[in-house]
Amino acid sequence: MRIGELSARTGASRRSLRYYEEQGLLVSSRSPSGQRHYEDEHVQRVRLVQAFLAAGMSSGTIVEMVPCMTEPSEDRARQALEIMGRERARLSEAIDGLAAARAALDHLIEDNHAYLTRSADDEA
Amino acid sequence: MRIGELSARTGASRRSLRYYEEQGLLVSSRSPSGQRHYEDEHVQRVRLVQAFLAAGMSSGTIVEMVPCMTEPSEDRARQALEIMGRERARLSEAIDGLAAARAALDHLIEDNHAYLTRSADDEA
DNA sequence: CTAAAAGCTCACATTGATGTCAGGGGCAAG
DNA sequence: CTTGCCCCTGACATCAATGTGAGCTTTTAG
Repeated sequence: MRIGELSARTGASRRSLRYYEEQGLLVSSRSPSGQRHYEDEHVQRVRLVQAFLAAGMSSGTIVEMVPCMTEPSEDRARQALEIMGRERARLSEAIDGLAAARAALDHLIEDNHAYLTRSADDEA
Repeated sequence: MRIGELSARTGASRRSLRYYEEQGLLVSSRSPSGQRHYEDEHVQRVRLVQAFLAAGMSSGTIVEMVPCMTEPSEDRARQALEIMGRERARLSEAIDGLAAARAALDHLIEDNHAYLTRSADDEA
C-alpha cells in the first residue's frame, strides 16, 4: 500500500508517517519513482509507535527500544532492556499520577455537585 | 511566604509560579514593593495545579474547572461540571492508553529477554 | 490525452509550559 | 554603605510532534 492508505488505516497523518521514517521508527520500500510502499505488517508497527508516542515517549526513546533500521545485537538488546525498564517505571508513575488527578477531579466534582444541590435547595 | 519558599515547597520553579498566576491559576497578595506573598494553603493549590498539568490538562482547562479569581456562580459551576466530566473521561482513556503501552512494553521486554537467553544458550 | 488525485521534498509555523537572560529594585547583616 | 540574596518585569529561546503550503512529479480514471 502507499502512504495514503497506511494513513487511513492507522489514523496517523501522511506528515506523521514521513516523520516517523525520518526518525527511524518506520521503514518503507520505494517505487522507482520514489513513492513509499508498505506491507500490512507496517500497520501494526505504526500502531505501536502511536501507542508509545501517546504514552509520552520521545521518538528517540522509541527508536532505542524498538529499532527497525539497525542490526539486532546483544549489546543493543541489553541497552534496550535497560531503557525499557526505565520507561516501564515511568509509565507506572504516570499512570499513578493520572489516577491521582482523576481522584482529585472526582473530589471536585462531588464538591461542585454538593454546591449546586445546596443552591437548588435554597431556591425551594 | 515569598515565591522562593513556595517554589521550594512545591518543586515548581519561580518561573512556573509566576506563569500560573498569569494564567489565573494562582493568586498572591503583594507587598508594597510588589513582592508576592503566599499563605500555607497555596502550597496545596500549587500541588493541585501541578497534578492537573502533569495529567495533560491545559492551564485554560484548569482555570475553567477550578477558578481562583472569578466569583462562584451556578452557571460557572454547571459549566465546570461539564468540563470536569469531559476531562475525567479523557483521563480514563489516557490511563487505558498508558496501560496498553505498558502491556506492549512488557511483551517487548519478554521478547528481548528470550532473545538474550537464547544467545546465552548459544554461547554455552 | 487530460485532468484529478495522490506523492515527493523543503521549509516555515504552531503550541504550551518552561528556561534563561537582562536590567533594575528591595532588604537584612556586616 | 555595601555586599549578597531574593524579587520584579519583559523578552526571547526551547522542544517535539504535527500542520501547512509551495512547487513539482507520478499514478489513475475517464
